[in-house]
Amino acid sequence: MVRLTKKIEYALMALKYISDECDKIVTAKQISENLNIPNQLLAKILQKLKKEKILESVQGIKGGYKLGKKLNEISLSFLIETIEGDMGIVDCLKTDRQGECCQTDSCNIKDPINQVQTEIYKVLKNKMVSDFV
Amino acid sequence: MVRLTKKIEYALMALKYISDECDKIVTAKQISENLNIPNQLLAKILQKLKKEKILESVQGIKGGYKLGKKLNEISLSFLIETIEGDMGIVDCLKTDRQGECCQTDSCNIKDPINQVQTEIYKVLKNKMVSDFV
DNA sequence: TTAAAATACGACTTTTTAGGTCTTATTTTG
DNA sequence: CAAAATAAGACCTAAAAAGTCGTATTTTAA
Ligand code: SF4
Ligand code: SF4
Repeated sequence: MVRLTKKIEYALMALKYISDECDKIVTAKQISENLNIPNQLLAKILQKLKKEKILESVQGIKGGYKLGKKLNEISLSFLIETIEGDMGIVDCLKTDRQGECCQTDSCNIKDPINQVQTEIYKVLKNKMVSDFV
Repeated sequence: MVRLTKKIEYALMALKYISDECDKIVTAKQISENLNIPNQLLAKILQKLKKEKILESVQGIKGGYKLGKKLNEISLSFLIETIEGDMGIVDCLKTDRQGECCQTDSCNIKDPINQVQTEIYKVLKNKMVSDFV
């Protein structure tokens, strides 16, 4: 299943929304209502984006989020890693589950699989969030 | 989650195995034991490959499988579609679930998402099973 | 002609992940 | 101090991936 998760889509939609409000500070609620995204879920996504400085946040009643980086500096691969953790199209290429594959010994396709991953990542690395705006 | 499923990996491993046995007929059991793949699961994967003529099968006690196509004629994208059905990196791009996305109306990233899909597919379409051997 | 060993098929169960919710704390403004 | 926002983590639910079971059918050879 080569798919983008909803979280990634929500992040992209939100970043585009925030970008459109150029420098005004926007709340999670405002975004979730306008884009029809579950509020709490979006909130947690935005928090992750903040941790990686993709967004800056202001707490308190007048608070909200604004961009912390330029959209053309955020690659899709970085966004995915920010939200989902280290990538890896198969078990043996995920840092957090090396050795979990029962086929490691009998596996006869490790190297070419690695190549596929490299090529897919190249696409994701060259695709910037600014391409979504 | 940009990942290959186990089924896809099993299919690739099996195809490589069969290819190595050049024209000898091999049984599902033989493959599953040599590659350490769950037998019944592999059996069903091989059946799907047969339906798309990637493999040819012989029933009965002396039966088994052999290649039905040359490995350099089978793209990774075709293999994925054979096993998992029509691809689509997001709901609105999957033929079997158009209209299931609650954000279709508010969505502001449809076109660029489509582009990402095109680029990923290009990779999968140009990658042939022969590249795994 | 029948037992054995293979493919063929569909229903089912289990495990894992994605998607979403709830609760509580903290921060900041008016 | 109340209201409205972010922050954080536990929790629940639904869907998908991974694997199993049961049974039918096909073919060979004793
Ligand atoms: S089957 Fe091979 S390629 Fe796939 S995860 Fe296991 S070792 Fe890696
Ligand atoms: S959010 Fe937009 S891109 Fe994603 S599935 Fe819905 S309509 Fe398609």
